[in-house]
Amino acid sequence: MPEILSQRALRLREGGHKLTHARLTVLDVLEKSDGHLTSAGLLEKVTAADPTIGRASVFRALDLFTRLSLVRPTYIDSSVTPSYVLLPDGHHHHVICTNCGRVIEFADCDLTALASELETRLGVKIHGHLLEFYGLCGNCSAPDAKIEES
Amino acid sequence: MPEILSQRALRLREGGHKLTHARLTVLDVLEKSDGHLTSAGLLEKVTAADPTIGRASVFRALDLFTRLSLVRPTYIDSSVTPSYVLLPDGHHHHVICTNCGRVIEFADCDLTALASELETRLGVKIHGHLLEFYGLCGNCSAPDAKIEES
DNA sequence: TTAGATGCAAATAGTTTGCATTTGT
DNA sequence: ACAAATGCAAACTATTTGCATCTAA
Repeated sequence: MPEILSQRALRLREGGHKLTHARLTVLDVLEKSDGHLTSAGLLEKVTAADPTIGRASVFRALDLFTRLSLVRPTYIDSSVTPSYVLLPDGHHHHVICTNCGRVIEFADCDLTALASELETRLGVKIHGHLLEFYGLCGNCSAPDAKIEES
Repeated sequence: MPEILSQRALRLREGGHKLTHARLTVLDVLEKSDGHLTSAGLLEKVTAADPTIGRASVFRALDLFTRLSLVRPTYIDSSVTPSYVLLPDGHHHHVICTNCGRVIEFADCDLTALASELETRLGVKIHGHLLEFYGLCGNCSAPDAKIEES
């Protein structure tokens, strides 16, 4: 239950959705996280923040947020359960080490040229993107690399 | 059960894994698909190809392929179940319509400059990437847009 | 020959739904 | 006031696991 409404909360309201306690709490937890929460982790944190919030409401919020593109389910490591990542300003990028699963974030990219070319060529309207690189992190590409985790 | 072993099948063998009938069938189905199969769709096609192959083996193959980076679970549309996409030559891109879920593929991208900059800056070794754009497809951004599917 | 892989079916997550009740606007 | 959202618990799916058997190398 954040005191100040975030941009995303306002987007919720603009979409004609109620700013309920449950939704604001879920959003708050997501915003306070590093942006990589599985549903299990999210449930745990939401319950910690307010044990009266039900599981179903968390999933319903996640579903709503996904439909509103506030959030996007993604795969980090080879797990079966999705991690929900915030789509803040349409930018979210990481390098994923295919050996140890470490996730390294980076903010900059320059896809605007490509995006506008695609808009013209494919007749679409683009409002966001996700870019992931796969490779080996510093540890794992080192000569004496062992199996590690972040 | 493909007659000729694909590059990926060879990668399996190189990893010290047996080229079993179940694995080759799963791989074959994936390679013959457009590269966007949910586990349910995959199960269906594998069963059609050979009803004696068990569900568990399909999941086990998917898990193995993911660990070997032959395949990567991703979210297409807001579904809870992942779609498995092949990671063929390190290139796989699509524009996903956030309204109707349509997936439009495109092959070209120029991320080599960014990739090598990241290699230097982050000390990683990059060997592949996934780029997804989100937006509205031609249908859905049309003035008279209805809810549609591909 | 034999470690690794399989198919089956049962067990276990993980997510969704129905419904009476509560809440935001 | 009242439509929309909630919490609960039961219903569903989807995935995983144990184990005896089979098979690729």
